[in-house]
Amino acid sequence: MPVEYERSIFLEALRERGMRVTSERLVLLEEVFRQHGHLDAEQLLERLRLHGHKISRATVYRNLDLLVECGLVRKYRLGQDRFLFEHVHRGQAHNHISCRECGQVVEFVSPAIASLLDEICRAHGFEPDENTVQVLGLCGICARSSRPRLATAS
Amino acid sequence: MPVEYERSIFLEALRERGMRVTSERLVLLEEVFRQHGHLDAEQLLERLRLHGHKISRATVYRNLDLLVECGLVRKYRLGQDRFLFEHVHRGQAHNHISCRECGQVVEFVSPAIASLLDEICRAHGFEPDENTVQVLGLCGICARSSRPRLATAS
DNA sequence: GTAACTGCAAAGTATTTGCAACAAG
DNA sequence: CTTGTTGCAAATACTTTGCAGTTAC
Repeated sequence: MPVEYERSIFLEALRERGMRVTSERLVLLEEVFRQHGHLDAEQLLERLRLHGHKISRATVYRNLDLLVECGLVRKYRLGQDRFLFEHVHRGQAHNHISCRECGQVVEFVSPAIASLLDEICRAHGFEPDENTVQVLGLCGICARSSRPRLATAS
Repeated sequence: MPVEYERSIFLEALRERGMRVTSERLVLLEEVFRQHGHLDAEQLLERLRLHGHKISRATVYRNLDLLVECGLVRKYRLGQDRFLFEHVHRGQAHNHISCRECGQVVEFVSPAIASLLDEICRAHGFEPDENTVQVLGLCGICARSSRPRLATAS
């Protein structure tokens, strides 16, 4: 099993809270860590079922939130409509650029930005998470097909 | 009327599209520009009604999107649950830090970050909007009342 | 055994849409 | 008068919740 480390964290977190270790929880953990990238609840559900697991939508939602609680998963609202979930990658802070129009997401890393933001956040009394910058823009495709907006003054 | 400039842009945009100038549209424009800050559709509706205007929720939603289309308003998903709208302030790019927990939003400006991002975005084929950086974190209050997350390795 | 967990279906929430009445041009 | 617009209420889409049956411990 490829997620030993996270699994042990998870088990410990469950124990701490007096929560139970169920097969649904373990299987969801596995699936979330199976690959890199952002997934929504529905996609996760689909994949779980493809891999032959019986699990309900409600359980997926409930336990995704639990994984977020345990610090193993991050929950984003990058698309306009649904939440995206992504497992935490240790020591690999990264940020997101997402397209305002089509929702496509790409990741980037920038220590320079990170430290500038850190400073700014603290100045405002905020505590930034490690990977927390979301840039909105237009991807190449959408940029080409969209009209110009309000003139930015003279 | 304090929004002459935006009003004229709006009227022109409506004309261009063969759309009609209705009192609901004008009144919504006024309200959005009445003050700085982020408002959701519901708040806007409430304020419009407080100011004595009869307007339906559907019309507010429809015309907020229209104002976005016209480049007069920006639509964000800063909170987890609903969209926030903010009128465009000419020449004043700014970014948002929002609290993951309570949704509180503060703004900041950073030319240094802006230019770094510009570079990064272009490298990824994206065209960043002027004000597009959203940082997620915890505000002072929520940070204090929340438990520590996943240890960031040794 | 008992309290937590699951699955189901029903409820919620924010937003969108169909349609008939209304109004701008 | 003609076509866009409004208001209403119903529909959506995603997510959450109540509850009875199931299962971990």
